[in-house]
Amino acid sequence: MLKISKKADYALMALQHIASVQFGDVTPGRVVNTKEIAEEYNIPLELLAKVLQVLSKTGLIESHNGPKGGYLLARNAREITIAQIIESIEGPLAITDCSHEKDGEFCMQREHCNIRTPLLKIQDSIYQLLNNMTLGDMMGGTPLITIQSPTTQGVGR
Amino acid sequence: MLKISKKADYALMALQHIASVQFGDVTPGRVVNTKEIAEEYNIPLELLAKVLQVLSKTGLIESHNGPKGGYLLARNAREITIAQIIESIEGPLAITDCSHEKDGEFCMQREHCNIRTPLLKIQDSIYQLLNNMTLGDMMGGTPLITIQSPTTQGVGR
DNA sequence: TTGATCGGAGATCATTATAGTCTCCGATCT
DNA sequence: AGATCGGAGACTATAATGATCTCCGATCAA
Repeated sequence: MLKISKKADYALMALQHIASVQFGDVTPGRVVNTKEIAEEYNIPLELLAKVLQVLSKTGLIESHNGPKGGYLLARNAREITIAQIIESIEGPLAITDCSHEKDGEFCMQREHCNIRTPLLKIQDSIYQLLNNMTLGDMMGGTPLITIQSPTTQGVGR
Repeated sequence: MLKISKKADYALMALQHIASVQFGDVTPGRVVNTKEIAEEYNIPLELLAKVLQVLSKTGLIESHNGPKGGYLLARNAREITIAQIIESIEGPLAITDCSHEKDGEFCMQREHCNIRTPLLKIQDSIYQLLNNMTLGDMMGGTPLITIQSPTTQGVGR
């Protein structure tokens, strides 16, 4: 149902956290390690580790080894788009299988397929949507995140 | 990876086919049976049958029993949106698990979740996208999707 | 009125994708 | 030297999906 994977969710949480630590926090510039994030958001440590490793390989964050090691954003939060984050984890955005067909693969419906073109256009629109929103947008600037005031109804709205 | 299920794909193909038969075809007004669609697009007959049954229950198409039976669009192709079709098959659009949380379910990250709000906005944008395109748009060679103006700030519109 | 043709519905199986775990390694700081 | 970090691979479990099978009731036409 057009769902984003948990891994991608975790990636978004982690990057948001790293970004918020790196700027406007108590100790700006500090590196963030996996354990800290995992505990803060109740994410399985080893799974989160995998996710961060991928983000590092993709070049969204920088890793630092050894004690006091951890991760840093590789570039400004406004230059990291949601599309980049999701695609780092899940691979190229593809709402349908035939989106990025390689030679050899073949869709049984391809011959008389009547929906390929419109679907590709939808996909492109979704991509633009995700690529126009940045990690920066997700954070402080706009009132995207409603800080939990004590009076706020429910747990996390 | 934000993928649409095969069932939803089949639903789109089938509806497009039914619509194209119902209008501007050789025999307008004719009902279309499952077998015809399955053969035309190489879709497993019984799976397609399931899909069409769901579409019928959802009210997107009308079914007619017996010999010479089959399906008809329940309303004009311009009044059937892609969102309606996909949601008929896959249930409510939810890019993340906590989108439509019922009481009892609970997300481990919910307490300190920092991405819920922006994700819900993205989801809403995608929904609007899918709900603004109709089956009618998918047919004619007409311009399918009005690309969102680049000036619209990522989230929200 | 009977039988072939259609959709309706349920259970079932296979396959794949996802989520999560375990173990070992190498780097680095103190 | 040793504790703390990330890097990497194999591995398991579970859920979602795709697909199949079987039986039923409705309906039309011969």
